[in-house]
Amino acid sequence: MAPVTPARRKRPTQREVAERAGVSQAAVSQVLNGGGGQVRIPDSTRQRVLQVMADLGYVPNVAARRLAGGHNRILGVFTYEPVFPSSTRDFFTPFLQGIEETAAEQDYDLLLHTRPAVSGGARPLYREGTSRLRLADGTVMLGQLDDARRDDLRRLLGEGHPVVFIGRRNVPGAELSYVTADYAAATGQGLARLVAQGHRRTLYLGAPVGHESALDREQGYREGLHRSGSFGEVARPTEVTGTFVAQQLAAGVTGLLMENERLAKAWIDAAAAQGHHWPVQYSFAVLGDPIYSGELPAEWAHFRIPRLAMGRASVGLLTGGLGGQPPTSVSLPCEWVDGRSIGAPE
Amino acid sequence: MAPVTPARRKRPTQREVAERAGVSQAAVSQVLNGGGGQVRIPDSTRQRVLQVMADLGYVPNVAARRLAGGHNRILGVFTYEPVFPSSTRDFFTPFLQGIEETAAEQDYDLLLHTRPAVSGGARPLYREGTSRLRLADGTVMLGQLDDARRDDLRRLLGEGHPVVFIGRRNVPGAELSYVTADYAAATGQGLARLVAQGHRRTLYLGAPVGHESALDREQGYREGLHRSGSFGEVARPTEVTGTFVAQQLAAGVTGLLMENERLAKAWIDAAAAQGHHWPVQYSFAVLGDPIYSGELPAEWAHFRIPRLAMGRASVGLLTGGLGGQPPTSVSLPCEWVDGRSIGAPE
DNA sequence: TAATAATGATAATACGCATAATCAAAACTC
DNA sequence: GAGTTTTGATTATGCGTATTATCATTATTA
Repeated sequence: MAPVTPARRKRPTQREVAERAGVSQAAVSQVLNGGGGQVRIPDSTRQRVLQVMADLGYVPNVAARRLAGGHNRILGVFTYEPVFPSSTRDFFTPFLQGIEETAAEQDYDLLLHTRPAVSGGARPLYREGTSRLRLADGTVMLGQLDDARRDDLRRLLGEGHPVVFIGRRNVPGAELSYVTADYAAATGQGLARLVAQGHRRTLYLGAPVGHESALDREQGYREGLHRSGSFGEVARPTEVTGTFVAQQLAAGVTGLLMENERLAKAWIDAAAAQGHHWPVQYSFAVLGDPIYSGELPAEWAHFRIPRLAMGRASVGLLTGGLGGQPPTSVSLPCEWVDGRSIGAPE
Repeated sequence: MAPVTPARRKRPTQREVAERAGVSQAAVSQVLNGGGGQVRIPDSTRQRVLQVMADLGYVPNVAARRLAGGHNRILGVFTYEPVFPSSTRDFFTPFLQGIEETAAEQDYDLLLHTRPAVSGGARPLYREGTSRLRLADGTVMLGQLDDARRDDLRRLLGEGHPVVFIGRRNVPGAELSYVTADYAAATGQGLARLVAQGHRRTLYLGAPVGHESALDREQGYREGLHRSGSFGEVARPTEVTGTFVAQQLAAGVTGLLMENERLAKAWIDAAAAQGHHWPVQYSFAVLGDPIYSGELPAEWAHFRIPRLAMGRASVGLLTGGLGGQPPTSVSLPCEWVDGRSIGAPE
């Protein structure tokens, strides 16, 4: 059977353009890349070469150009979970959106490192684990970092691969660039609002395992307590039980800062079962955007993590640091959203 | 200030691996690329080389590999719009999800080709078009195809770059692989439902500009008319005006098939303004998933495009055809969703 | 008019890898 | 033990481009 495509035409090269234009290949390259070096091309020659390029339909070979240029203009994106969310409004999407926008502006493509759902055992070593990341000029990472991953990352950094993490991450033995949000300041703001409304005793309600960003919030809370001279405590119960809530209410807690909306829901339900409702008997705010659910009820006070901006900043940090600068980090402000869930105590 | 990272080391090359392992660069290449040629590497040597690669964290240079004619286990994803959706426009997400899943299973990474938000007029020639796609082993494409893009694509195909389009696309002068859904059959099903309810006169309401998938629907409609022997017409008005709706209703139209939900909304509003409401005075169905809005009202009859499966199939087609087989195409069935919007005519 | 500077190029090379061609040594055949 | 095959590699080359070093010619200066 005859091939359908008409005898695959090889694409024209600079050499062919050069021949047709009666110049050298180097001259053609110069026409393309402007007068960076000490090579000068007069306008007449330039025009002639451009004309031949148009006639031949010349398009540079990206691979060759990248090979000669030393880097790929590819940024890796490594998430510990699939990138494209099944639920429409996913927590990670805004980060990725910011990454994509900025990469596009700076003319980088994104290499999405996919993770097989089930690890298939016997892969050649050179394709496994961290090493594949080095295909890219640098890598943006998102997600939780357990101990094994921390080791991988340390090695990668040790090899000199540029990495920027979204969210503050602590990797002992290595210096890591990251983009974070100022959770401490935002949490302090939340506390300040409670105090301004007259709440005398507050509670910071957190998840049992505190990752870096949770610790930032907690620290902001403690600093805020100190600044305002008000009284409050941090609790990280394994479960938000009725007993726990009863105890806190009995102790006089009227204002709450909750690490995420799941904790908030648990508290609200347990409190309601005991006849306590917001915003009358207590006030509260959520310390961030919804993680587990699609959206927060409109009346809940909370702060917004600048996810889009964080994504953008991560790429900026990465491309800026590609020259070999030492790791830097950036902290962006959160936006506070007031809501009916904060009022004056009874 | 002393650099924090240990003096960024350049990425190791095959030559360096070769030196450390006491073999030639060619031998290293052979270890990577299996025993294709007449070069034989015994297992002892192979293991030694692999070990050195692991020690050094060697990773092949994508560009060099492409230039020399090798493969990268990278699939390109080219969309004509940003990939990561703002919350409303998530029509594409299921496709991408399927692509990601399948790529991960088959151990490919994805190269997301980013597009600058605003094309800056005077871009150098070599940045334009589709030239950068060639770093990947093959490319999945999504989105509308205007004439200029069609030319780009034709050239790319002529050069032998494997491409699979999501959605049927017609590129004169080239054979293109694509994954489509059986819009014709699904539309025929919709018509059959209307006819079964007793509708004697139906209308196919389409957008003015019909792309391939719209034409498929239209054809399915016409075939269905012929099969059922019922009467109906195709209309592609510039705008769904009150006059237009009044005319159709006066002509006795009681069943409608609408190309998308925007048309449906326009019709419903205009009809309501004239005192006509569904499902009493007319019935309708939407021919596909919501494109412009997030979700379709639950009672609207419509069919579902198997977007996840289409994404999956596109990668299958691509990796299957990477050996150089001729282009193939796949058509997947849609799923019909009944709803209250189809009833018996008055 | 000889010396110097500016102009307009070209030749040579490197980038990292795949692959064809080649070759030395070891193992086998008769 | 001379020829033949097999094994285990190496050397050489090309992919298409960017860039540096180099050079011939023309214009300018002293």
